[in-house]
Amino acid sequence: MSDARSAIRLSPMEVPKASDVLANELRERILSGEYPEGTPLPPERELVVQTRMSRTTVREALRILEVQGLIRIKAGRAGGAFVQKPGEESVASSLDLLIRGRQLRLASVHETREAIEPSCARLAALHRTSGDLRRLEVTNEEIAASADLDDFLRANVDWHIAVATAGHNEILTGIMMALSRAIYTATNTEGFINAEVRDITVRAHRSVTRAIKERDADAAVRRMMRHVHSYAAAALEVDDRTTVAVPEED
Amino acid sequence: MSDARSAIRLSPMEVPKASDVLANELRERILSGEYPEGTPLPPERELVVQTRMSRTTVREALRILEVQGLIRIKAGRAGGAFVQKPGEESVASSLDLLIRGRQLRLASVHETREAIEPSCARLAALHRTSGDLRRLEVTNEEIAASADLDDFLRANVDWHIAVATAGHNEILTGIMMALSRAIYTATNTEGFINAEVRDITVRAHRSVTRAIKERDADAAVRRMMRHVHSYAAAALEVDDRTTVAVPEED
DNA sequence: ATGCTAGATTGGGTCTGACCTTTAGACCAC
DNA sequence: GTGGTCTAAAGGTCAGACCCAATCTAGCAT
Repeated sequence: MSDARSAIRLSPMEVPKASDVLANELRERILSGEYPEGTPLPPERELVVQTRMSRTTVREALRILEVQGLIRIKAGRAGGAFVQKPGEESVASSLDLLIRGRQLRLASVHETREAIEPSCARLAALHRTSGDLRRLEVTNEEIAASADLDDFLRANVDWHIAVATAGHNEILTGIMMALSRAIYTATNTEGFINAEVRDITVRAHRSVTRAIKERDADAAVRRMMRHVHSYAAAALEVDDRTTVAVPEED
Repeated sequence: MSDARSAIRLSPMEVPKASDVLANELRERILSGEYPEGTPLPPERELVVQTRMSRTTVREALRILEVQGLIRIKAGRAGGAFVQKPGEESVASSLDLLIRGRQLRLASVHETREAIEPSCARLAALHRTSGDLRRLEVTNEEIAASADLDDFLRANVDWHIAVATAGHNEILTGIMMALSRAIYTATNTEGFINAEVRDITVRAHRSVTRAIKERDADAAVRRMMRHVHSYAAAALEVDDRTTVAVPEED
């Protein structure tokens, strides 16, 4: 009420939980690179005496780090918590949760993919090794040889991930893995894959692969863009036929 | 031993942990949309009697879901676990862990950004609302008015995130948030921001904003691409001066 | 020597039951 | 109204026990 009272202002304060404190401490140490990959953390009971926290608390902290992909926990003698650098999968799985949890429009996924894959192709053309190239060719053969829908989709995903991998950019690779997984599950039920689609796909992949082989970045971008775009258009069309159209707000 | 015995064959089996079982069950239910956002889960002690697991186990399961961003846990009376759809932040933080944990080259971050931002600009031009537009203009004014380096960087990040938001694609927005955060911390120490850089930035943002305003997707892409590319080049040049060059393998 | 099996050991996983802390709400006193 | 005080609900922490899994090792059989 009085002026003197309202002069003092405080922002809401956080009182961290004990397990969070421990988790944060360990996380910072791990991220700082202080412990190389594979370093074993002390056993839980040892952490208990060091931190003077209860085992429950210690275990919660470890669980947090495990879910974040910073440690891997093995049971049994010579088991324990081992430092682990987070990999692409953790990004992939969190994107997966976002997509599934928000029930995002398939269109968002395709939009993102159209944004990313051409760049992956570009980087692949620039940085690919001969091993990368062979992997591209092998996976594309698998697509051509695929028997049923599921084989086709899986091999298709593999090829696209191979492109991302060949670009040697972990971030883009992680994102692509997540998107592929989402598209895989989304496209699986729809029956829009027939022999013709498969042939078109294989041909498109071949032409992209050729550009990557010849280190022709611009062509790789162009061809990949066209391929992804037409795939997205086809998938969305099928989707429109199956689901009710939702009007966009503006 | 006998032939009859060897006829029965089993493959290696996985024995999941109890807490994972519970976590998976709850996760599937949440993701299926069965519980709308904000729905309270039963209290821990109630889950104990329902599942016949111990409270420890129940709590571990809840902790997992909390870290994955699927529930939010409040203490105190009327507290408990509330269903929450995972947001952009969870993607952002996992990307953050990837970047920091792997000590990724700044170049990867910039590559990714160059892949994504032009597309964000394109989508923004297509889908922006008038509110989005105002936010773009406001944040850009803040950049122009920024006093010190930190102000500048924060406002800069805000503008770029505003572009992503205007595209109305949650996936791209999440990724951009993570990248921005990484670039923010990376560029912070370097002293490469001066009045000239700031002016160039503001002008570039203005021209992108104009394209978005006029719903000119192609121009938005082009201008954003140029802007991001030159920013990346400048940042990398500064980075080269400060850090030792690491030879690329091929 | 070789090879295998039966402990012994180490370490995570689960359970129990208790107590502490935080928060919302109600009621009361000034 | 403002501020205490109490109570109930719920999560947070603790201590201790026991269970289960993985590994190592010593000893036995061939």
